[in-house]
Formats: sequence, C-alpha cells, structure tokens
Amino acid sequence: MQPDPAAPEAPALAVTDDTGKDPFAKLNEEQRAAVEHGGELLPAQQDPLLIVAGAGSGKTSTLAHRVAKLILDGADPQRILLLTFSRRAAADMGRRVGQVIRKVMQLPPSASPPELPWSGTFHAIGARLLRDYAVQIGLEKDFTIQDRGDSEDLMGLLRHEMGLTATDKRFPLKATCLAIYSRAVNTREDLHTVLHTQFPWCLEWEAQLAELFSGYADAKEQQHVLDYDDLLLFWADMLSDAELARHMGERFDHVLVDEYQDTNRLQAEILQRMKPDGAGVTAVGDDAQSIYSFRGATVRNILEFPSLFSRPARIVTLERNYRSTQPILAASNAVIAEAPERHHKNLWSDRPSSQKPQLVLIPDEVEQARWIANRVLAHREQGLTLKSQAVLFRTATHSAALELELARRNIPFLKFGGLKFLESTHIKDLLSLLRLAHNPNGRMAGFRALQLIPGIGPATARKVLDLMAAAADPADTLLNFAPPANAALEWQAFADTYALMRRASAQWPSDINAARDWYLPQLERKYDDASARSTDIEQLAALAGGYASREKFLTELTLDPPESSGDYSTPPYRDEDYLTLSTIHSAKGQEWRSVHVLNVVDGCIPSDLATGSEADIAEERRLLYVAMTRAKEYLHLVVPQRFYVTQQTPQGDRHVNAIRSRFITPRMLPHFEDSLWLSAETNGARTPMPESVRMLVRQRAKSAWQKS
DNA sequence: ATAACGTGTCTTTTT
DNA sequence: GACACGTTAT
Repeated sequence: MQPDPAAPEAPALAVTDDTGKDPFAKLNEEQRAAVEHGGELLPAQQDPLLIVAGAGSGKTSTLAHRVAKLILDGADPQRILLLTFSRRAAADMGRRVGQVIRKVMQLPPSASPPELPWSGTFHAIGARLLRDYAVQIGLEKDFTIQDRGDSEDLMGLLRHEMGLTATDKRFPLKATCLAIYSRAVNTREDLHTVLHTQFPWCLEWEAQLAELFSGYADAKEQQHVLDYDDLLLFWADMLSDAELARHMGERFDHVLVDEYQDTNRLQAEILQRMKPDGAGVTAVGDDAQSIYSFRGATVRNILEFPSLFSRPARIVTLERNYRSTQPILAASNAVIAEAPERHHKNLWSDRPSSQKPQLVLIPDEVEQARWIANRVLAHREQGLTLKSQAVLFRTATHSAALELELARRNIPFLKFGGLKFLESTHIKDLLSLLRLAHNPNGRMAGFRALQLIPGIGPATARKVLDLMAAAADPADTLLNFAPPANAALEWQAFADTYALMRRASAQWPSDINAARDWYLPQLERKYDDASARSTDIEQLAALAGGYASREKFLTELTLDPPESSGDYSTPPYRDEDYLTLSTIHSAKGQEWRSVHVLNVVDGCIPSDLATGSEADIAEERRLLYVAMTRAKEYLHLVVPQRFYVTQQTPQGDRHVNAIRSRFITPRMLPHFEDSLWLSAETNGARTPMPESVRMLVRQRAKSAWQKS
C-alpha cells in the first residue's frame, strides 16, 4: 500500500463539518435515487444501476454514500467489490465511505471505519483472484507480474531471436509490437482488425507478428510471468467456466465500478460473466470524459451498459455541477458541445461569478512559465494555498520550462504523470536483481541483471540463464560458472551477492540491502550523474522496509507504482504546501480552486501525434474538456505564440509559430475574458512606450571616458 | 565471437 | 535520454 501525499488522513474540513447531521440529507434528488437504488431488496433481486455523472456532479461522493448506505443497511464489507481506476481513487473512496459511516454512527474521528478489502483496480483485484484460483486454472502459484518495460524487452528479445531484425524492410519496434498485442487483447479484436484499423503500416507483417505473439505467450509461460494484460485476460477466461464464474460471482453481493467510460471490452466481459443478470452491479461514468481509448477503452461500454445484463439497468443522470462557477462551466460546455457524438447532458451550476475563464496569449514558453509562476503567487496572496492550485498539460515534457522556473523561485511542486520513478534505468536495474533472486526463471530480469557485470554481454548472459534454468540450485550455478577472464573479479562479487539474496529471503528486507551494496559501485562506473541516481536507490531500499515480503514488494510496486516522481524522493516536503503539476490524464477525478492549462495550442492539444482519425480528435477534445472542468473558481488557458526549436546555437532564433487550439473556436471567445497579450514582466498592465524619446546609450557610456 | 562504443532518431496519454 | 543499429576493439 503506497502512501498518498495528496490525501491527508484526516482532512480538517471533516471535523468542522461533523455536526451530527444526517449526511444523506445533503444529497440532491438524483443523487439520493442513486444512493438508495435497490432499497429494501436483497442484492440478488436488485436491477443493475448506471449512474451517468457529469463532471463535478458529486460522482465520487455519490458512490461513497452508496457504499456507506449498503454497509449501514447490513451489507458485509468483505463481500463488496469496488473497482476503481487507480490506486489513488481506491484509497480516496475508502476514506470517504469511512467519513459517512462515522458521521451516521456518530463515531469519534479516531474510530476506524470498516475496511473495504476488495477495493482496487481491475488489474490489482485480478492479480489477487488469479492467485486464489491458481490451482483450479493451472497457473503457477509463484507467478510474478511484469511491467510494460519488461514486456517490451521480452518482445524485443524474441523479435531478435526470430530473425525479424535482419529483414531488409524495417520490422515494427518492440514497443509497437507490444502495443499491437495489447490492443488486440484488450479490445478482443483479431490481429487483422487491429492492424487494419490502428496500425495499417504494419499490415505487411501480419504473419510474423502472429508468430511473435505466440512465442511471447510461450515465453511468459516458461518464465512464470504475467503481463498487465494477462491479469484481465486470464480473469475473463477463467470466467468462461460456468462453475468458476458462479463461484466467483457469489463471493460478492455488490460490484461497483467507477470511471466506467474508461473500461474496455475485456473488462465489460469480466463484469458480465461474474454477474450475468447484473444484480447488485453499479457502474458510474461520464461519456464526455472518456480519455483512455489508446488503452483499448471504449465509450460504447457505457452506452451499452443498459443492455449488458439479462436484467435491464436503471439509469440515473447527475446533471448538477457543484464544482465550478457558472462561467467556467459555460466555457467547458461550449467546448464539449462541438463533439460530434455524445450523450446528451445539460450540466448546470448555481455558483455565480463575474470572473470568466481567461484565454491568455503569451509570446513563448519561457514567458508562459514566468507568467504562470507570477499568477500562482498572486493567487496565493489572495488566500489560495499552493495545494489548491494546479497546472495541467497534455504531455509530461510540456512542463519542463515551468519546472525550471518554479525551482528557480523556490516554489515547491509535485509532478504527476510522465516518466515514473520505476521507469528510470537504475531503478529497473536494481529491481531486476531482486526479481532474479525471487524467480530464477524470469529471463528478462536475469538478462538485465547479468549484463550489469562489466565484461558480460548478451551472449554470456544467455548462456548463464540456460544453465540456471537447467540446474537445481541457481545460486550454485553462478558460483561455479567460469566467466570470461576480464569479468572474473566482478563475477565473484555478483555470485556471492546472489547467493546471499537467495539464502536471506526469509528476512526481508536484507536482500535489497545486499543488492544495493553490490549495485552502487556499478552505478558509479556507468553514469556521470551517479550521485543523483544513488539517492533514488537509497529511497527504494528505504521504501522496501514498508512491505511484508519480497513478493509483496515486487507485486505491489508493479501494480501500484508511485504516482509522482516526488512521491518518494522528497519525503520531508510532503506535508508542506506544494503546487500540483500533472498531465491531464493523471488529473482525472481531481479538482482545484485554480487551474492553469499549458500550451493550449494546435499540436499540443490536440497532440499532433493524435490527429489521425476523427475519433482521435474527438478524444483530444474531451481531454481539454476534462482539463477545464477540474477548475472550481479560476481557469486560465495559456497560448504561447511561438516555440523555439531545440538543438540550435544559443543565439539561434529558429522557432515555429503556434496557433490557438482548434477546440477554442471564434464562437467560443465570448465565454472567455478578452484575450490579452500579457507580458510576464508587467503582469498585464503594459504601459505604452514613450514614443518621442530617442537616446544613444553607447555614446553616453563612451563619453564618460572622453576627456573634455 | 563477443563486448564496448559511437551515431542517428525519435520523444503521448497508463494499468 | 533511451533505443536501434553499425563500427571498432579485444
């Protein structure tokens, strides 16, 4: 379980709000209908429920109240399955359910509310269930879970072994191969359809790809490894057995799914097979906020939910927005209204404000960063804490200039999304050592770990792994192996460390310390910036102590990786006030009093990598909509006019001119405050230049040295 | 044959 | 800064 820096344990508000009043009294009519749906009926007799919840309509709160109501009415928390989109959302939900229950039962804030043991992402829950049913479905009980990087590497290795790199026309890259495979699995489409619709330039390789994917599945089996997609795929497949499906379905009286618009076909299938008649099933979502189709999610899931089960679903629509002021909502509605295909909803708010959202024209990215830093500080002067403000962007790299500016001015921030802690090379290196100790069959971990030894390359690594797979004791294999002469010294140290890790597996976390001690010198050798990287390694080692065992550590780390790069690297700052920087995708479900959106420019939103089809563009539009609806009181869309091209001389002036995002059409401009060209220096009030003044400063400077 | 090193090419979003 | 691929050193 990872600590969540953005979710304080006991929010101050909950205490002042604790007037002993009935928390259900605050619900509006539609929310109450959703919360009380099913009422007196037994779970098995309840119709499925779909809550179509617009942005800011109290979706999470409604779901939390529903769960609390179920528990207060006698439902067993152990038999409630709550499927959320992220680990963070699961923790948030648990906290809010607890709050409601505490209030109703008038428990002191210190009393611990009932736990929801079965709440988590589809993937995390899938992993638990697969371990539970491992015997029944012929799965190794000690399987490890591979993250995307390892899956890609495995794909790359097989791609090479199958001779697909030596072709005269370029074969798709390993990442592309995995993306194709993953899409086919998650959408349940066949390879040809996926290639035809999403990867047409790879169509010529269809036969080779099929062969590659078959080899990929074999390799995972041999190595006792599952990838992310397997967690869903095996879960769904296991449910094709009627008896297992009934058994599993009966474990849970209630199944609730959050963010249903971002589920894929495979996930819908799991739901349908667990609860064929839909009794006790609740799904919540908003088709206007569907932004994960690149992962195989389809809006059709939420549109077809009413007829997914043998019983028809009841639909409740939440249209009242409690989050944003009316002008912000009006502008957001205007953006989403242009979407070609959508479920009709009329979001309204009664929070008046004279402050329209701002559309800000800025000369370039550097000015953008400066202007935003100024605005953030100005907001803080008005009483908005940094924590109540956020800066959102389409792509993690867009915030680079801003991060520099914030660091320069000592404004603390935490960034969500983008490159994760776990994806950096040195962390993957260290983890590969642990994984090899845990599962000697895991060739990807071994391949990586062995090549850390100087003098060992792919060929020797492969040879050693073959020997290890055949041997009874892998640690002995390493100790007895005769390495190439120039690698002998380091080899001995490595083999000793490995033997130690295998032996010490009973007393976690001593093995991570052994791995660290061996790895740190390698780090010094490999990188110039070794000291920065070694602090990460120390952080990881420190973190390991919080987990019960090596297996738990490895599993939970791949399923719930730290969300932000600062999550573990700067613990002392966690309690302090900080600004949030986030990709729009990672900002899903959250809200701030003030929101800045960076680079509202064609090429960024929509990303020029995502303008292939109408559907792609529609999703980018929803993305902007999601970003805008995160704001409660202040919304600023920033449009830099030019982007300097990287890789040029310091004096270079190569740049591209940018135009305002196509999603903000001229018709929408009345929804925004007059588009101003604001200079960061003067913060808006640019004074006109005194036209008549002309002087020659060089002359004056020179004249100081001239004898008169 | 194998490891190490150099060069050119991109670089979305995430469980 | 990471990856794929080609070249050089052992």
